[in-house]
Amino acid sequence: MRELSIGEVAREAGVPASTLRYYEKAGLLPAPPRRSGQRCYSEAVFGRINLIRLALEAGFTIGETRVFLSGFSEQTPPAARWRTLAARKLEEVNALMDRAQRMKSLLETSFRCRCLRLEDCEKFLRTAKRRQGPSC
Amino acid sequence: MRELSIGEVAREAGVPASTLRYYEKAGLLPAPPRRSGQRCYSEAVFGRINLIRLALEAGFTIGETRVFLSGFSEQTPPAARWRTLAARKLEEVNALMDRAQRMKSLLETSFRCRCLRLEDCEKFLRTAKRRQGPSC
DNA sequence: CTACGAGTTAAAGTGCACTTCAAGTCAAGC
DNA sequence: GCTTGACTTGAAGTGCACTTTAACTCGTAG
Repeated sequence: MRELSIGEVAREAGVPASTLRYYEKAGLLPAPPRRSGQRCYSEAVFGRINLIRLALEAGFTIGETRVFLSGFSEQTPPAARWRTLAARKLEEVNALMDRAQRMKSLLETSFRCRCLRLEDCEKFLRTAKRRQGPSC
Repeated sequence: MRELSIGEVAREAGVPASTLRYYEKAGLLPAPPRRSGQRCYSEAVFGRINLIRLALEAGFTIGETRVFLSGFSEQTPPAARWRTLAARKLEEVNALMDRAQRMKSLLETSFRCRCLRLEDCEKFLRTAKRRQGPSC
């Protein structure tokens, strides 16, 4: 299996080397073996990095992502913690999608609608908040 | 129309007074008239606050939200800027929803699936990234 | 008159996710 | 042997969205 320096991993993964070191200190990336002091990664690191990016981009914090990852890698003890977190996060993700959907409606409506007075669009907003379509 | 102190607005809107002052300095809330130095809001402020919260919760920055609001309140000059921003933001919101959807699948799958080795879930992930359902 | 609560300001502090910096180590090429 | 480039570390800096603090001003109640 190919051995990679931090610079190579950074280039191929599109993540700055400083970020990889940061993830390692934060406990998201396992510390790889060192060759004369320098990190020596295997290709398996890319899967881990994708997992981390996916979680972070979906709104997980660093700490949550750590638990998230440990939920996969350690079978026995933190599984309960992971499940709790996952359930909570699932709700948050749902809320996030709701908000994003409202924002999307708002943006799309704002292209279509003629109302230039804020007052009118507040009415729209109140409607949007009650989870209806546009009526602007 | 009712006149409200910052404390009353804060209580009713569920937003700290410090945040209202912050929004004012940031140009999101218009500076209300003062009565012996103190801010004297009309009820119209609640619509504005809802608009701001909606935008921020959907992932707009303060600066973007400022443009967003000006897109509604000023008819003529910043409309183009607003449209540009809205189009870009619409893409971002779509990306956000995609990511949230992937995360949601990931979370839901993690409840169902038996794979405790990270390797397997990386495979799932690669699948998820290519916008398919779970196969874990 | 004094005390009180609610407001005012500018400035400093907070938490997160990084990024940048300074000073040093190491292997390879000339 | 010396330089170069990529790496190492801990510590400090950055940007965002607030929050907290300190010192102050008001109007009202006792």
